[in-house]
Amino acid sequence: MKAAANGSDAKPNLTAEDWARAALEVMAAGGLDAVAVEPLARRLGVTKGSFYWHFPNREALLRAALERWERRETEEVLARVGDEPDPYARIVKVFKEANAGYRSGRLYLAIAAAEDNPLVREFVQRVSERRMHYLVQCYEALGFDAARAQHWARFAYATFMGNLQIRRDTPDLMPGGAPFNEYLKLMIKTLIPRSAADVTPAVEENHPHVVPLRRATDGT
Amino acid sequence: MKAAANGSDAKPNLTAEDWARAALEVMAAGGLDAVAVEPLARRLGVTKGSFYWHFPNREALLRAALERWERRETEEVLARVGDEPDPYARIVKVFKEANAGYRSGRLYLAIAAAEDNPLVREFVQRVSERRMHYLVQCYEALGFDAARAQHWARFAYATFMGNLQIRRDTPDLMPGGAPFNEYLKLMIKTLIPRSAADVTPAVEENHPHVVPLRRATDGT
DNA sequence: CTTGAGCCATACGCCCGCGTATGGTTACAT
DNA sequence: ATGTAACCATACGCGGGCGTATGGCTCAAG
Repeated sequence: MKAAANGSDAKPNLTAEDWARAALEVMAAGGLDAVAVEPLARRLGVTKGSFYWHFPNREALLRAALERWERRETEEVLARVGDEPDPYARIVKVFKEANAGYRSGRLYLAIAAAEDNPLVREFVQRVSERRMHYLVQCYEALGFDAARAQHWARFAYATFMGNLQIRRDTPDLMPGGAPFNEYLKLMIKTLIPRSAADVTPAVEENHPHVVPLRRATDGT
Repeated sequence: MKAAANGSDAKPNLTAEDWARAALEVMAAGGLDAVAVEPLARRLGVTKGSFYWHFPNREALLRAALERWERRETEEVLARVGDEPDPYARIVKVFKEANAGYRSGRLYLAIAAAEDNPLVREFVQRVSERRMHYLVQCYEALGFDAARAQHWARFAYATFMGNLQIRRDTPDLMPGGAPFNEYLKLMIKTLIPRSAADVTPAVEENHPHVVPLRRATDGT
């Protein structure tokens, strides 16, 4: 009665990478606090004795897991849309990919929820700033000056993050299939102006926005 | 050595409301797991003996705190923009208010992060769906049909939620002062078309979006 | 003055996760 | 065969949060 005692097939020999991967899995499901040594050991079909051979303590595991996360996060994004020459198509691509893959988004939300942990905060900031910086470059490539590119990039990134949140918290509010494609098309059309000239002059005017012009409060 | 033993001035008599309020405070700071009986008691300058007089167990406290949250959340929003007749100005108002008050947003993120708890999930869904429904009504009042109002409302709500997340995770990416007002103006102008006629026909055309039209990949 | 209810402190047992100490098993080298 | 290193199990103490039992204090009603 030694091997294959647990539900998972219980590899004969574990590596630090296995622990880090498992840590990310439970983190996506139950948050940072779910990364506990003993439950993880049970999940992997071993005991703590194994863990404390590969890692000095729990924080080391967190660090390894976050490093793995950061690495996969950045290299995946760049690998998926890095070779796209057209900036417009680049944003479209990253937006679609981001809204399609739900697992990585869930993981981000779970990790970012533990912003009180300084270690987590450090990693989350790096990942977020890298993503934003990429988007800013895309918008600058579309012809926007630095300030407006910042605004549009932040706008698009916020929308993406909010969609993640909606999907997680109220999945019935996020449609699937054809309606979702309409929704995606609307966001793309709105968030990615074809050229900077389409929106740049209008922002400068500073006209009052609160002119009531339709007042159709009671539908129909 | 009886009263005023703690940092906070330690009211002579506590009420269940006091516990619920304190629970929400620590929840905003440290998440759901931070709502622990004994630390809360220390924070309030009493011991567990007090708590288990007002509540049967920890879950009852969570329920009370979430009910308080839901109540304040809905009545505050409605009180701030309920009397605005113009739907356009209504969305602008709720958007500005939402982006201004950071505390309530932080609290939402903290609560929603514990979506595994079924009790929390129930409350979060109600609050979120109520907000979305309000926005949908606003967009319908602008002249949108049901489907498009859904899309625009979800779009705006997602953007708002994402801004919250950005503020919490990477505050240096969220500007303050004049740049923030520009950013806000951009979002408002983009997310709230003056009338449905401004955008409705264009969405229907189904033209290919990926026409490269500027290809200014190398800035300058 | 006594009584009882409201409110809280103290003390206990329980569970569970962290970290350590130590011993056991496998595989490979010499 | 024997030593050695990799890998893991077992057992322990500790901390800390949950829930309970019980007793003490206060204040108003009678």
